[in-house]
Amino acid sequence: MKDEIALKAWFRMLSNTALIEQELRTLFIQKFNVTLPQFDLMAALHHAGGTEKMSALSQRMKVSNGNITGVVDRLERDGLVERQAQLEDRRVKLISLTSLGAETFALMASAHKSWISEVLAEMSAEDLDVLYQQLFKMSRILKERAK
Amino acid sequence: MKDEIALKAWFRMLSNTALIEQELRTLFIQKFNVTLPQFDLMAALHHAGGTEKMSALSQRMKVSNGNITGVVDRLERDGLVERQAQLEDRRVKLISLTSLGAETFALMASAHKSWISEVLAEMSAEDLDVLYQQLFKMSRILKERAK
DNA sequence: TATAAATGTTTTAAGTATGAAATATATTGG
DNA sequence: CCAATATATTTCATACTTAAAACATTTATA
Repeated sequence: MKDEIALKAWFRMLSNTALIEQELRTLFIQKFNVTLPQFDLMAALHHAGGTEKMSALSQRMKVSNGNITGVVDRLERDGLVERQAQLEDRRVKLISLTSLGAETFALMASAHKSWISEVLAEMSAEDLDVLYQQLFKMSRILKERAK
Repeated sequence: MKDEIALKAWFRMLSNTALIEQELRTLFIQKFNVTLPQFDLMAALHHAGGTEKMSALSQRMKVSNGNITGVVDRLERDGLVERQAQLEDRRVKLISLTSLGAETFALMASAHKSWISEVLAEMSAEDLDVLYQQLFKMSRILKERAK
């Protein structure tokens, strides 16, 4: 019945996601010495147009604000991002990619994209499209619930 | 093109999974005071028929052996599982659910199932089935790569 | 304008995760 | 038998994660 298939689909989604994340993690560490959360944060900065406040990163990435502090600390230590004070509001820290960070992110994003498409190459374009449609429906439902 | 849709499907899958995990985590903590990894470990024990070695849990759950030690430590502290020595091989620790652990797991598994089906109730049985089929195809590909 | 409330960030405590080193025990080839 | 090797678990260092508390600063209001 429907409950069973929902549960099975959830378990599949969960384990597929974990497997892909696992492989991506080792790829990123080995090739770039950057962790997955660090990459995610750089991606969030990139999508924001280069600069974001800590709190905006926290919301965009849907992780706690305390978490952002630590990830930014390590990225800053490694010279990939920098914190700047905001003059108008001295509580705010503006985070941006350094030039090294931007370069590194570009390489990683491209490696990420080709790795994913290589992995999913065995699925047909139709299958991927069908999959995407269903995942999109699911995300609409989840977003609706979150309100 | 195909690369784009693969990447989009991956991002959707990732964010849907994260959202559901997030909600499940708070549900489990609030109702049972058990974390998601702790529930996963209890589920692994349940599926193993009640008892497993540490190393078998590590493989089944695809996490590091060091990790299992810590999760078992906390479950043991809370009286949900127990460690027993194996007489034939004194290196081995056999982990099993206590009666409290088995009871708790049963309640959690049922709450888990009804929560998931409630969340996905808005998708039709056909959509769920289509989704499951595609996720299953993907998991075959991933399993094949892992060899 | 004090001060209370709100906002932005960091810190803290507890738990999770990895990979590598350490420890304990078992197995095996010389 | 016994030294090398393999296996099972734990410990360690580092990083990530949350929620809640602490801190700093700004905004709103009595």
